[in-house]
Amino acid sequence: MTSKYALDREDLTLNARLVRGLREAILSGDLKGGARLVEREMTEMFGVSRGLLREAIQTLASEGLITLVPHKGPVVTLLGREEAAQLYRVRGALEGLACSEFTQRASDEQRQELFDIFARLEAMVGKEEPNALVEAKNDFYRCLLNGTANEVLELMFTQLNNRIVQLRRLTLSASGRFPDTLKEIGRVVNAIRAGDGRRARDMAEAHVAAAAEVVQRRFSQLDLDKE
Amino acid sequence: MTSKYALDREDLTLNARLVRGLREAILSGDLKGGARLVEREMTEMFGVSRGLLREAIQTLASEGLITLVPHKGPVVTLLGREEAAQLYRVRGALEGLACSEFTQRASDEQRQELFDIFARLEAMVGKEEPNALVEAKNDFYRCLLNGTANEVLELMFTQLNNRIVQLRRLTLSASGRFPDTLKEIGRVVNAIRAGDGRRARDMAEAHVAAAAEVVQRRFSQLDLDKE
DNA sequence: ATCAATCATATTGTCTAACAATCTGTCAAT
DNA sequence: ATTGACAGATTGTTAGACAATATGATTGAT
Repeated sequence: MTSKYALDREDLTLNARLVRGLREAILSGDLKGGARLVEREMTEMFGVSRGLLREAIQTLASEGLITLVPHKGPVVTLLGREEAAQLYRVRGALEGLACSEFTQRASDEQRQELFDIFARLEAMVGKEEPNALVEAKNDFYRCLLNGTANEVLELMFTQLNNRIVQLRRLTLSASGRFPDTLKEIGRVVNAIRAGDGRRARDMAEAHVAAAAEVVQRRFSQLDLDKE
Repeated sequence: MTSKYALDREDLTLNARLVRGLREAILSGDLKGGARLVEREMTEMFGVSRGLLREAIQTLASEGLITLVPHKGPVVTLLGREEAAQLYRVRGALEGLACSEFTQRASDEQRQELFDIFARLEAMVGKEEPNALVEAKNDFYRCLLNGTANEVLELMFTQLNNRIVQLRRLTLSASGRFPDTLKEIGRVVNAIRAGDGRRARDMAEAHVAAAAEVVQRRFSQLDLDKE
């Protein structure tokens, strides 16, 4: 029996806040891919003890945001082209599932909210507001995942997406693709509107595959292959 | 250039071994779902310091095997029927992807190995050897994932499956279903043999859905719903 | 000048000890 | 039976220490 008035105990522990802070620092690009995370510097940066810091690092490592190199220290995970391709393929499967589940399970309100957010996205075509765009996209996915009523999926998709965020710098510069993106997402939304979960899923997978291709092309163009 | 004689540095840190040990203890059922993990007891059990233990617990918590309850301590995650259903739906998507990728990417040797393992499974029908059966199934999935050449998928699927392992007690008792299971997997294998990735995927999803249903029925029968 | 062995230093891996904050169960008072 | 206070246990967090390992500089030999 969870009361409506129950206090939020989640963030009470310093540990949880530290994990959030560190994750935020990575996702925001403040700590860039490849950066070494020296314990002494990090403890000063966050004002916590070494023990706590190490606990947080373990957590983010198992989320894939940090790579642990024994005796050398943790490093912000840097994505290579092959790893990026793999991430996108898994993402296709999860996003496809999300669309299919949303179609079956979402409430009318959630459905409506999704359509509204999509309209907001459509209104942005032509304008140059990368921040608003990123936010609207985030809203879209948040709404989509919410409507799946599947917390496991929500968690896994979020974690996967967090790892992909690092590539945003690559995709942003190719933002001329936005009209195409919109068309692809539009097909997903239409399928959801029609109640056709299977098609929504297929369209979502196609969309992710297209995005993955853009990333691969950027890798080639910039010759970003690592050792 | 990795030498054949390179020492295994993976397990060198006590930390890594502790994580493995603790995970093993949970997966094996030695630490059952719902069990409290009191720090003092655990440090004695594994012979490590409190700090290390807490790091390991953070790791397993973010894998979902352990649930952290602030100020009360960690608990071995106990699956309810709803969560089980969600896990299986995600698993369907991932297993489907794995089959599809295997069809496209696996080498001839990997393909052959998969067929051999399946033959081993077929030979087990009728016999009562739960241990050998579990092992053969594990081999099957290990081979399947290997052939996908997708480490991200491998990792996510493994983590997801680890969480599901806890339900094995429910599915084992319903082992009269083995012939059906075999038939379902057989359809997957046939599709792979025919090079039809799409069908392999569909069959895999059907198989997982069937397994999920069994679990749901067991939940109903045993009336295992939690608060 | 180049290469290899050596050594000093920084950093990680791990442990112990301590104390504050929080939970849990007990016992007394009403 | 309910409330409240109290004691013990457990978690949350910090600090300090030392061993093992990595890194970069120095030295020595060729």
